[in-house]
Amino acid sequence: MARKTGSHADITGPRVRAAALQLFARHGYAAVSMRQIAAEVGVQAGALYLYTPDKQALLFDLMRAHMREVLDRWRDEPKGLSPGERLDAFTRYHIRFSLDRPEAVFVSNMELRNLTPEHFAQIEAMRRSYEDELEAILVAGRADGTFRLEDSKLAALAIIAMLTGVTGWFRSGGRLSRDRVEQVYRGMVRGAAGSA
Amino acid sequence: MARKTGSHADITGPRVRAAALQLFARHGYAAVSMRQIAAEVGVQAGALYLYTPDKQALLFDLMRAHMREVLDRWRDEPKGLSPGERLDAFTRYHIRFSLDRPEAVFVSNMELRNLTPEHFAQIEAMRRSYEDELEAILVAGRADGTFRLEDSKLAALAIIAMLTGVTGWFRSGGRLSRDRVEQVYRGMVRGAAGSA
DNA sequence: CTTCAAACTGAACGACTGTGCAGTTACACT
DNA sequence: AGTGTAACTGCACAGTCGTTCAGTTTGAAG
Repeated sequence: MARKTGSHADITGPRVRAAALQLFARHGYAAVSMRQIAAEVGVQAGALYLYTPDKQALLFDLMRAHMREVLDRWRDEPKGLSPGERLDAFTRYHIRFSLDRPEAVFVSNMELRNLTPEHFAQIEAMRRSYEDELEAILVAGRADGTFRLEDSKLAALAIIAMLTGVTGWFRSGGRLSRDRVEQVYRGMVRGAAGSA
Repeated sequence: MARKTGSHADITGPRVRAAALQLFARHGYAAVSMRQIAAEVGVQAGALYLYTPDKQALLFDLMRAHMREVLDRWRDEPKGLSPGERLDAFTRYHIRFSLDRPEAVFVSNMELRNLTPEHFAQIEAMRRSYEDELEAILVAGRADGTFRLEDSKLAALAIIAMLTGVTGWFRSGGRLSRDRVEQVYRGMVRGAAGSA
């Protein structure tokens, strides 16, 4: 049961990553066995090692891919010119991105402690550089008087924590639409930044 | 090696809970074995079962005790009369409480998915009642014009997420003192609530 | 000194863990 | 039809898991 049409389309590799992501998100990295992942893909456990050197690499690849996408897509985002507009764009971007990939966000936030020290350092660096993106907006806005805040590093961390929390309770089809959630958070983030 | 002075002071039970809390916080519930906990206490694995029926109950007891303390101590807290003062009190309380018990906060936030459905429902109910405490403040403040916010339920969740994030980065002896952190967050929380 | 129960050990249980590997299957290409 | 090779199975290994329990140690009470 190998090889699909058109040369050798790698279809199982992505399926392994998708299954691992879903299971890690639902039960946690440590609580998921390679055999469970394999069963989800419809394959025996040994076959997973054609696509990953080990379980740890599976987690790391998932998290690295997610963080890369977070950073890359933010760079591609059209940005407003004023700090206020840029903050709004950040809010909207973070919420949309998080709601589009709830499992990846969840895993990336929860499984940091299950990375080896080397892997942790790499993910942590990407995470920090994302925080720096927001902090730069806050610093610019404080400089030109748009924001009134006491500590821009703290504010960046607080705002990201607030935004990431959305994935914890949002249910599509629930009381609030995505647009409404974005709108409400835009107001709260502006408020937290001391924007007029 | 049993029995200390003064009748039969139960000293090992608390030590088991303390060790479990620390290890669960550091490595995660699923990644910690009963043998590791036992080693930390200085006892063989089997002896743990004198103090807990099983591993799951150990986690649940830890989380229930934490949530009970969160709720009880908040009820004992002297509260201001105005919604603004009450919001400030909540901010200060949540940060102080979290920084005093970082491991318990961490475990209570991270290990929800490792609870059995019955245990999860109980913890979730306590968590919701804590959120309701904050929401009541926000509703009152919106009614009397102190706060300007679009959705008080969302605001409660957002503010709690923001405050709980503190435990993720705060290091005592770091750049900021506790008092300073409380002060900065007071301003951001007020801002997020749309307070003048 | 004897009695008794609580505290604890040490070994065992069946099940499960991540990982390796010899052998099998199935398809693309000649 | 034959060949090569990527994909995959099925079993094995050496550990570890949570949990149980018969037996030992302990220290206080009588």
